[in-house]
Amino acid sequence: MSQTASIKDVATHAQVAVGTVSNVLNYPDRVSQRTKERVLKSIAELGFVRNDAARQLRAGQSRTIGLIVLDVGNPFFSSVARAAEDAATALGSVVLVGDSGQDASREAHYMDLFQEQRVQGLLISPVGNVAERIDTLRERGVPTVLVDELADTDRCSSVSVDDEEGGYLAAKHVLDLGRRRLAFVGTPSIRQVASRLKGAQRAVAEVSDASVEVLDSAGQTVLAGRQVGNSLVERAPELRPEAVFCSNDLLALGVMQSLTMLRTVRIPEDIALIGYDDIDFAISAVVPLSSIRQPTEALGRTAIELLAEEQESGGTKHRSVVFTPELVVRQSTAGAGS
Amino acid sequence: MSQTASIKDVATHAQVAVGTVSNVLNYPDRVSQRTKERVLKSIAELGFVRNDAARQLRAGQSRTIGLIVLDVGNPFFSSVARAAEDAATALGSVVLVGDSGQDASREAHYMDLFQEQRVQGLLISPVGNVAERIDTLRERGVPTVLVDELADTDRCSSVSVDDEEGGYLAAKHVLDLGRRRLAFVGTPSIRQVASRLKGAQRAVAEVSDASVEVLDSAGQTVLAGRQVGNSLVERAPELRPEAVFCSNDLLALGVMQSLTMLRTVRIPEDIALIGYDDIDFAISAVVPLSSIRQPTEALGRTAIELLAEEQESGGTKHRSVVFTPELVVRQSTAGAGS
DNA sequence: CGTAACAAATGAAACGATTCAAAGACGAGT
DNA sequence: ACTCGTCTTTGAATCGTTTCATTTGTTACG
Repeated sequence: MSQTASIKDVATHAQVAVGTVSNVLNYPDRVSQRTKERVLKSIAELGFVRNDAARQLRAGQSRTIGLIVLDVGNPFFSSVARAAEDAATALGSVVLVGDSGQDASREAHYMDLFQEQRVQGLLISPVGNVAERIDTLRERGVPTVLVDELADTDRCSSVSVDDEEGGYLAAKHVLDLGRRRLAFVGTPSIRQVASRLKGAQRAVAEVSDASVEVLDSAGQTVLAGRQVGNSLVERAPELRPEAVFCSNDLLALGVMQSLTMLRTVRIPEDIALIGYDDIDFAISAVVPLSSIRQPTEALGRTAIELLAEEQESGGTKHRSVVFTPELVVRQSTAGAGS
Repeated sequence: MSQTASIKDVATHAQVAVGTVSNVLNYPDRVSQRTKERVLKSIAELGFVRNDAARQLRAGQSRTIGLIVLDVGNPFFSSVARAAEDAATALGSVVLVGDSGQDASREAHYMDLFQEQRVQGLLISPVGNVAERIDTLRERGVPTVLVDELADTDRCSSVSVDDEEGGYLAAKHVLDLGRRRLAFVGTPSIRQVASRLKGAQRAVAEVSDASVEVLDSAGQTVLAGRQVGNSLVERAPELRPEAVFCSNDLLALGVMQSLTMLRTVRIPEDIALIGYDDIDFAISAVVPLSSIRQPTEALGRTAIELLAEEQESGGTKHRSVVFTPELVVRQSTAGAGS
């Protein structure tokens, strides 16, 4: 069983020094044509493959970037992750994805792991209180970029979306349709959700006779949305809200399923429905779902860019980029009623 | 800016030899209580974190397992990946996930990368012809397990699901409901899809007056399903199939949306609909979708187990595990018509 | 012919952990 | 006092690469 050949084996086989083989791999211009060909031939014959561990050890740093997300199953995060991977690949780096599942201990586990791997930097959607941990990392030369969370700018960089503005846009839109009694569905204990609610309340406050009721859902899933939807259907028609704003699309789709299945409530005629995130599935729902689009692609790409800036500045300069969300109107909030 | 401390710094600080520090970390029993405490104190004070590259270099192998999937966005694969990660974590390993996106060159890229990382083993849902590549890896002591693909047992191990049986189950189910004119939706150029079709055709052949029409879809997505659905709606009612079997749930949901949106076709009364994979969304679709459940959790877990077996046997013994899929009946194929 | 200038190739040192043969410490038994 | 065995600790060697100060080779020019 032939084990993997080392650079030394290649050197012997090609009758050159190890440094020369290394140069062929890293600085081809420094090596003469003839020698290069001979070395490359030996590499092919022996099936030599670089040992990345040795390279990292010498370099003192890996070509790896750690990314910790709240839930890879959530299309929002998988989309951000994909964009970050692409941007990193262009820079010759690799992204390792860790899923904290909103659990602080899992989050800590991945931070330990990434630190042992000597990652170039860390992208993280924090769940626990990671401020101290990030300070430590920065002192050790590992820059961090917060993702989907606004950072204290003298601590680290961040990319996020203006959640309050998003909430405002959604509520304003249904208010503009003439709806007055709104309901907000979500779990405000999550920071992003709380901000969206705050924005919605601001929009409501601008209209004299409008109101918004908060329906705390048990999670952020389709199933949780269905439960809320069922509770709405059970209400007397006059007690139902005229518009429902859900803190994410999964919830909204759940609500939609409850409402449409029972056929007693029409969307958007009786209840206008709007979600958040604009996941791929929103456009192809039974009643195409209006939503607030977040620029996931830009989030992932910018996160990598900010990380590169941090590296260049030696972790001294920090910058926070806040994107503006965008209203996407579809059938679930179509004209009727204005 | 304090850089990361090495094991040597810890040794100096605790006034012991480097070997002793290493023993504290790896063989705590060999070290006396007093020394251990002193070393641990120094580790804490200096904030020492193991350098994994150095460890790997010495060990000659990483604690990493590579996993290459066709599409992480697909719930089937993300579920398998999650299960594999959990199983690997229990064994003290880490799973690196690469997304080939059904592209042979991306697949090759990840194989190169994982080889440089000296992964313990490789789990792969192959897209290109990787047989030779796998042979090379095996020779070099990197065992491979095929995922969702049956392997040649004297080459490597594999975990898969009996796709033909799944196709048979689905078709048999709708035939048992009394439906005779079936349609199969999918892209038979994909191996798994072709097998499912073959199974369906077998079931149809067992019933004298039954037939199955193949509708080649442009992809395996919700959108592709909608297109097929629209084409069905455009047909004269008497030319429509009585049952539609889609090669995955995304397609089925797309078809469902087309059919229900136009309200001219009722599910399941006019057309019974069944998908494949039983993704989380199937149960909460407008009309809850019947499907063929694949044991994703078991696939991921078993893949890791087989990899462990390969490692123990030094890559000599291979084993293929084939799971049996399971019919899940929901409203989209409910009783009517039998 | 001597030498300056440049290009190419060399090979030892370093990265940070683990391993392991050897040395040291200590008590028990004779 | 001496030997033996057990438990602890030591520190040099090792993994495979990159780096860089040197050496070697080649060409050009006075």
